[in-house]
Amino acid sequence: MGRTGEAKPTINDVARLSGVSKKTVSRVINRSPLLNDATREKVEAVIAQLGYVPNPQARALALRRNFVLGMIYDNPNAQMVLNFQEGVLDAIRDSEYALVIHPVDRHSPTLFDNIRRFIEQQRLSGVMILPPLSENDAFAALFDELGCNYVRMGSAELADPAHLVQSNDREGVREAVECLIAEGHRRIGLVEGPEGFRSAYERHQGWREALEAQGLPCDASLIARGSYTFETGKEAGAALLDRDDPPTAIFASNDVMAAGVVHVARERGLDVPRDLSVIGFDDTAIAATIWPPLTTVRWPIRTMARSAARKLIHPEAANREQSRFPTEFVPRASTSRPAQG
Amino acid sequence: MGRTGEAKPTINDVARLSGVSKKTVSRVINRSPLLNDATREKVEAVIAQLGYVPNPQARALALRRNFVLGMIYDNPNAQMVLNFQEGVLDAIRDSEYALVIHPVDRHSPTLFDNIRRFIEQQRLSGVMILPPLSENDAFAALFDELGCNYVRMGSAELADPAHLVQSNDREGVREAVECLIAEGHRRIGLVEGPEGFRSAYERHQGWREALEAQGLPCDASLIARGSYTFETGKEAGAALLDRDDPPTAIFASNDVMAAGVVHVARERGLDVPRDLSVIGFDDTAIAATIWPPLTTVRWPIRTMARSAARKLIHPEAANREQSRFPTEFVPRASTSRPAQG
DNA sequence: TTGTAAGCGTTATCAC
DNA sequence: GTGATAACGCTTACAA
Repeated sequence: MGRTGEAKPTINDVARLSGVSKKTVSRVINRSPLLNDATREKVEAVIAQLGYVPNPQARALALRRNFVLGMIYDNPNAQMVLNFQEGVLDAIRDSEYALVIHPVDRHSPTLFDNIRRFIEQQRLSGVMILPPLSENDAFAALFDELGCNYVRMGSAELADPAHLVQSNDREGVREAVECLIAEGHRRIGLVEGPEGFRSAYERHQGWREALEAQGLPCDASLIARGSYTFETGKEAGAALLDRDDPPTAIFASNDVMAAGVVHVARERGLDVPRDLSVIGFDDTAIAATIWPPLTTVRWPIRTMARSAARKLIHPEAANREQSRFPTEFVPRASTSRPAQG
Repeated sequence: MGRTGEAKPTINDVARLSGVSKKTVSRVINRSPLLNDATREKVEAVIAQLGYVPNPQARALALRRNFVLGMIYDNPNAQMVLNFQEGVLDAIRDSEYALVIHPVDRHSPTLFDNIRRFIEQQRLSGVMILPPLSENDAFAALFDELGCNYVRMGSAELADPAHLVQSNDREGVREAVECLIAEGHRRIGLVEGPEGFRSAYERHQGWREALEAQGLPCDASLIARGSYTFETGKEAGAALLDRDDPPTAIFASNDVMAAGVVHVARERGLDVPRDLSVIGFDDTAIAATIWPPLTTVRWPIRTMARSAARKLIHPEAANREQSRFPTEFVPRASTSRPAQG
């Protein structure tokens, strides 16, 4: 059964050997309810004996529908992308769906054509798009135009629930910064993410809301911008620490930049958390890996991915599938009361 | 062209509008050489006007061949998996191929059936399998049985060149450990990878060969085992540092475990590299991210992935495609001469 | 409950 | 060079 070179058995082989029509075999495959139990068992026996597996290309052709989900992303954060992939795989495990991935360069001048070609060629059932690409409404319009179902992943409301999985980054950050304030910090810096990222904006707002609620300063001298990379985290951290009145705590908009801040603090002879408290965002592997272990806000990527995939697989129930996912504060060892408390 | 709800144009539409048969259109699509230039141009004009894209499912059905590459892995290292994915995408960009991914749990009792189902269902052109799964000959046998082309990725010779991309981990590690010896280290520890991983074995051997060539000790008291994770790196590092005569340098079989060693050294009040030199393997993002920046050995994953994909896309030229890929020593700041020279 | 005929969109065969 | 015709493996009418 199934040795090299042997042609794979088809529905016709099954039909012939079990003495029924191919339509009946088709009914067995598709679990049609109106089927004699005896017939079903007979056909199933032959299927097992032959090791028959329906050809998904033929199915796709007949059904005018391809059981393939696509994933489009351009993200510097490997762990986040992989977590998302695994969430999708959780959802399609033991189903006939497959996941095809499509990393792109968001700065490429041919990005739109590239994505259009991808969708048109593969005739996907649906596509999931990750931030920051997901924040661009033009892509949603493109998917609509191509008649391709989609789910956007975002850090805030981006679309109606059927086409969205969303985390509450703003609240998560607000809560984290409130913890710093509760510990006694008064000058709390922000290393914000790159311009044009909704996640960067939301996390900035979370920081701002926490400070403003307590009447604490949140002026420009407490803000430095990075681009979600380690190097820019270092640069932004350095800019904040070199100010005349440096912050006693810094919230960085992702873990990698927080690691950069920790790094540059150490270069300046500062001890984290004694001389500087640091909080990140994501709770990717790096958070537990660096020294000291990083206090952060967990982003429930895998869960979001699972729901995104399920929205595409069951479009009729997409609205009932969860769309909003709370973040979670993860206290570790990179924060403490300020030294001159 | 292509608005929602509109049926996609088919080869029949193109044939009708250009006044030729569908076979002629098919010839245009497939760049058949025996075609009148005038006819070709006429058909191409209609194709462009209609925005016609051939249906890959129908193609796959007619050709009995699916233009899809698969990737099977179970690896704790996110960056390595993602690098591999991007290498594959480099190779299939602007082609009709797509990449479907299939993460698995190598400890699952149903692993074999799972992979078999994946291959049989998707009817892949070929599949790439990553370590440690790639080191299991039984999978190669399974792919042969299923008539599915494959390429194994490994840290040593695993198969003939047509089915293999391979790095020279042993030499890379030997070179790195030789650098430690040249700096004056005499007791050099090894945090080795998990049992059953070929990469772990090869890196172990590289360490051993470097030491033995200089007549230095490489007994069991200098070896601790981890499982390529941060936590086990910490445990193994602690085991080595708690010995009566601890090593002045440690080679860890991957970057994540090296980060664990650095972590635990710091917990014991040791300065890296002053009191302990550390070298990792991989050169993933974490190497440049931790403090101090980690000296390591770069593993050319992306390049290997590119070649792996090309071997599957052009099986007839698979032997001419590169199969062996050298690692590269990447000196950073986690090594120095030993304190008590 | 089961079977027949037609069709999904493409390519291969073999005439012309 | 080009075009009928029959596959490819499956599903959806519609009948029986």
